Amino acid sequence: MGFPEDDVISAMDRCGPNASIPELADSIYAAQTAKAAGIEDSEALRLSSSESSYDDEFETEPSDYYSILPPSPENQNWGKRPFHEKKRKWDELSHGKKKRTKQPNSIERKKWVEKPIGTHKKEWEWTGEPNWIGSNWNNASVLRRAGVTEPKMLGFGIPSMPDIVTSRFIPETAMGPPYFYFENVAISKKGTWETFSRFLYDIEPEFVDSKYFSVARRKRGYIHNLPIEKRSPLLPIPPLTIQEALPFTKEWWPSWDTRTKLNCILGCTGSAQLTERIRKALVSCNGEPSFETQKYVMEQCKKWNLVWVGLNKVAPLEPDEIEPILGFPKYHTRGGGSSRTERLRALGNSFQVDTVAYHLSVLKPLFPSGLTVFSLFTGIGGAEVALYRLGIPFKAVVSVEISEVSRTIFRNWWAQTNQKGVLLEIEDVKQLTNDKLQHLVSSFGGFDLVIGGSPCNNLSGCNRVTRDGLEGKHSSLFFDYFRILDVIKCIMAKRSKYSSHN
DNA sequence: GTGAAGATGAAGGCTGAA
DNA sequence: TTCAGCCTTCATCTTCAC
Repeated sequence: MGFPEDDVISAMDRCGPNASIPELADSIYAAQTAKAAGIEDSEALRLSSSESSYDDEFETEPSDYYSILPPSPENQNWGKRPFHEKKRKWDELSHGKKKRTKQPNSIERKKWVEKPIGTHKKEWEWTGEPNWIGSNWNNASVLRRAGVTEPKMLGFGIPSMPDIVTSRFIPETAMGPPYFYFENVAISKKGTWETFSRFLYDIEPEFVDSKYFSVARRKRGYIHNLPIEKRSPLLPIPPLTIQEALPFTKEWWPSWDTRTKLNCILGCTGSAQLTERIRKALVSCNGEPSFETQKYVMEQCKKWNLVWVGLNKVAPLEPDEIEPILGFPKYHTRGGGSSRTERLRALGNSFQVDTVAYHLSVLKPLFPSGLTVFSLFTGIGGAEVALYRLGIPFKAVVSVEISEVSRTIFRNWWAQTNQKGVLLEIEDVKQLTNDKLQHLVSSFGGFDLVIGGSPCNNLSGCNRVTRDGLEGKHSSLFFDYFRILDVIKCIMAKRSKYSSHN
């Protein structure tokens, strides 16, 4: 995360051996902020590591001050005070004033629960208040109380229902420049998204299932400070059912396979041995398969996203078929020495372009002459493809991606599409020290958009071995996303202040 | 030695009934 | 409101073929 070793050791001393990475990061951040504000380390140490000292100051606040939903076993985390508030306290101390985000009172929270979700915007429109519509915090019982029979991950709106949420509150500290956009898996270890939100300036996440944008499900959360009004989808609207997206399967699709959507496209695929087992099981039935056989085949087909390519013959999707489903041009990942396995892995880790483009579409009228983009964890360039398909030109892209395969794919796309802007490639986020970031901001004149989805390896439900949450080896890189974004914001704010004085 | 294929559950959310 | 059963999931590790 780029913290000096001494600061880390001090934080470990303060927080104890069992402290989580977020706790340590907060403690380091608080100490650094205090130091910058000229406050004695001893006081910083006391306030950053002592929950009681914080509570004393806000003792008049209700215990569920930060709760969005009513107290329940499902939302207990929201009764806890965010780490980010501790960090903010040091901002307040250094500036001599408090900055508090207005939170809904008990009557407003009750109103949220009682109003039907997804009926009409005016019925549950909030003026500057958090709104967790479509989030994975919406447990089934809360939704049923609210009159929702089928939980949906609609975010702040989808092309067919654009007015689900028409306004939302963005804390002053979160406002740009630059705009930023963060993405990760929606369903992960408990508390993960609370941490994401806490670090990313307490912005309300937007949870969207890409099944509304494509044939495949893809439940993802997004935190950004972009406007949410007047979004527009990419055209043409991609096919939304399996048989529209993969018409060659129609001929062989059995009536008892009722799927119309694909499940999430992952980084690995079903094996040839599995499809052969399925074929033999079906052939042995001599006609209509038994209920048990149907059940077995359906389980495997759903698990591995298998489609019908012949009589009794199922097969996994090939990279060339996945690319358009995810919104990439066909053969986007082909060539450049990448194997089928590498292509599948790269695609499984990428954005769903149509979904992201819908959110980014608001940038087009704001930046008619083009964008300067800081792209973290670029992968195969999902964000850049989305912006390109929206018709937004690039002034420059600083791309950070550790995978050589992904870098090659992205570089080839950049050349193939005759991009006129500057492309600067950086391999590792760890290389981005404060000095380096200062240099980049100066060189490019600041950035309009900081975008990226940090690795989800340790968050994904697919991971059976190292599902360690945000403390995992890969997923802890989220803190680098935050670090880099925060440094860029600070540098740009200073530049803006300096230029306005002159 | 290298890369591809195959085998490996559990966590968290959803659903429906009591 | 609770709970049991069901469904889904940006992966990792070992084995095997070359």
